[in-house]
Amino acid sequence: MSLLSTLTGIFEEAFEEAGFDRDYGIVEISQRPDLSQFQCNGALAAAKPYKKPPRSIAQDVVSLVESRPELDVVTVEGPGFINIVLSDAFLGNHIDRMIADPRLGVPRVSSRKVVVDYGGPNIAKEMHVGHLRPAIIGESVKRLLRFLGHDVIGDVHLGDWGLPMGQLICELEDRMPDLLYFDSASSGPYPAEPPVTVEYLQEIYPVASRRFQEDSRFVDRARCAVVELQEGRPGYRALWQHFHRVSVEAIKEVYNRLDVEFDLWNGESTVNQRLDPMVARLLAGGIAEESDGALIIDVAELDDPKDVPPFLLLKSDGAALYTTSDLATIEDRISRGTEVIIYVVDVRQSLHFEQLFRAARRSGIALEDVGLEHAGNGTVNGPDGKPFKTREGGLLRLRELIDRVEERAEERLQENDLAQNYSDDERAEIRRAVAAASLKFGDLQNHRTSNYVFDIDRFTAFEGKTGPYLLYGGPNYSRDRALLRTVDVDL
RNA sequence: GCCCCAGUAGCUCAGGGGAUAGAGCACCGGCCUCCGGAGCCGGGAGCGCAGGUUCGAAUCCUGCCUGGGGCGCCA
Repeated sequence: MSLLSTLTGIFEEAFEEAGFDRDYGIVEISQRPDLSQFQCNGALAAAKPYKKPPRSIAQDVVSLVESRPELDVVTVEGPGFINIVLSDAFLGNHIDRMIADPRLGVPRVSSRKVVVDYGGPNIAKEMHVGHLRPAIIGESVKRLLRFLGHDVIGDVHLGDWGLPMGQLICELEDRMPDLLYFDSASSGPYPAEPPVTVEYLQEIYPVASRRFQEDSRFVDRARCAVVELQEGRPGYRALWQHFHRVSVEAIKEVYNRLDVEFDLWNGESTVNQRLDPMVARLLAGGIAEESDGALIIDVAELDDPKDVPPFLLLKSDGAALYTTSDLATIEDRISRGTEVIIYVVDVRQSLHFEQLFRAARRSGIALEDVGLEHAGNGTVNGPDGKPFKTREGGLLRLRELIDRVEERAEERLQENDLAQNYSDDERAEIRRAVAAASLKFGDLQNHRTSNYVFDIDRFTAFEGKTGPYLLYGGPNYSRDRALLRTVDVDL
């Protein structure tokens, strides 16, 4: 039980006993630490509905609580503020209990089964700055919910399906036509070793998507390849497995540098088998309808203050979209007992999630007792205030960003003459930890939904409100440990 | 055109009905002959504009200005 909830309980009772609604008993941390530790402003709010002077209400409440052992001084001040100072005995007791509790007094809530979806990297594509905030925020949300006692699964949810996969297959076929994977007569077995590195995939990916823009024959081939992949053509499946494996390895490497871990490495491909039956059912149930050749779900509500465009379920060429897979993913997660799904995804996609959630409700895929939430995040911006771009105009690669922060962390360590007498391995780990702390603290310091300017010098500073300072001096973590070491005390 | 988010100190940001609007950085002035100073104490300076609601507005409402973002076959 926290101090605030204990105190609020006391004042709720008092308000009720004095003849007022108990909701006026909310106690908060004092805004005037020179006057008190806590305060309750309920008397001011109650004055109007009860047509009584606020000071008199406050006085009534105070007279009911002032003899409580938890409280030392309770006074009415100003227009009707109730100022509260705790008794030393109560405060000391409370602190003793916190210290004795490995959870520091944080209560465990009733557990719900939660999926946090906070990854979103694409196969064969380099991760970029856009993946930073979801990773940091999502990981934090996951750990917090877990600490509170929920049953939480972190799902990276890869972009590992759809047209880009067809593009890649065809591009590779043109480059390496002799590979067994492209022999339509073959059904394996195929080599265990991947025919390409992730670097090679990342190189040909943009080439393939450019060709897709320009060459209609390539478009047809890519579409055809996707269909065959979905239908399970052995060579393509084997090739896709390789793409998947080498990509996941590279992606994990980046997340590891940030201490971000996923329980599930699912993706769009995970729900591949659910797509057709789901669409058929939605069509049969009259939920989905045709519009301009495409399949949509009307998600507008009568009392909508704004236009909510329909949820596009299938393109006019009949192909599935990210929307299809997102909806099927909700179905899949719920079928596994998920009670809450939290998406930590760029806030710019909020309309998509609004539509998605409505479609899920309307179709009965998610009933009201399932929580669906888009915890949208803002963007990481460059010095110009716009989403971080490289000189070439592309988004800055995430590994490059982390590299830069680690380099800066190394400089900081040298500037401050720190960690000099460690082995190379330990030093590298210190550098990594300092860099990760810089990035995470710099990010989490900002509101989740607002954009922020990435300032490497500020984030890596060893003084001020920064990650490195938190590691060292904030709650004096490593410094305290060093001190205790010198006096030979075990932690 | 419609919708969403933001505009607070020189800078980056908190605070989202209550008392004197906070932090970090930067700037100025102090503090150590035991601890890791990556520190501590103090100082100046601010709520985009105009109305409204309220005993009380940075906070709620309306309008406007400025910036960013979004608006069915991309994710």
